[in-house]
Amino acid sequence: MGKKAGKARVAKKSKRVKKDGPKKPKSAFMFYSQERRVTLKEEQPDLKITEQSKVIGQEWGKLTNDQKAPYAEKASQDKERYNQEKANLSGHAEDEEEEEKKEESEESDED
DNA sequence: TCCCTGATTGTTATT
DNA sequence: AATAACAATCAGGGA
Repeated sequence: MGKKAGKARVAKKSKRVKKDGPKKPKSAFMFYSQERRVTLKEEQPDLKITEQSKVIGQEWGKLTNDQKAPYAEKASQDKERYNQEKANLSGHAEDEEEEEKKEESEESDED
């Protein structure tokens, strides 16, 4: 562990993370974080966000591929979501001569 | 009031 | 190939 692990995390100069527009797809780690943050909050509600990240990061490293599998799958789905979003953006630039909009309203008797 | 920072890893985009 | 920036989260601090 003391080893530099040969990978000195490239110190990010600035971390500006607040952008508008198409958001990047969430990675498996992100999905794991969302679920873990909730449960972890129940167990240790006093943990700060940054501390949760540390704990989650350590546990994530212990997870096996099988454990990450379900999360990776979600990531794949989100990837497609992003992929379509991108395609949608491109498609939007094209002149849409045919636009089919279908509105299906079900009858709701609730009044 | 609004924007940025911290801490994690993974993915995307850019060069 | 390698590097920069950003994805969720949330509370606090600065302008």
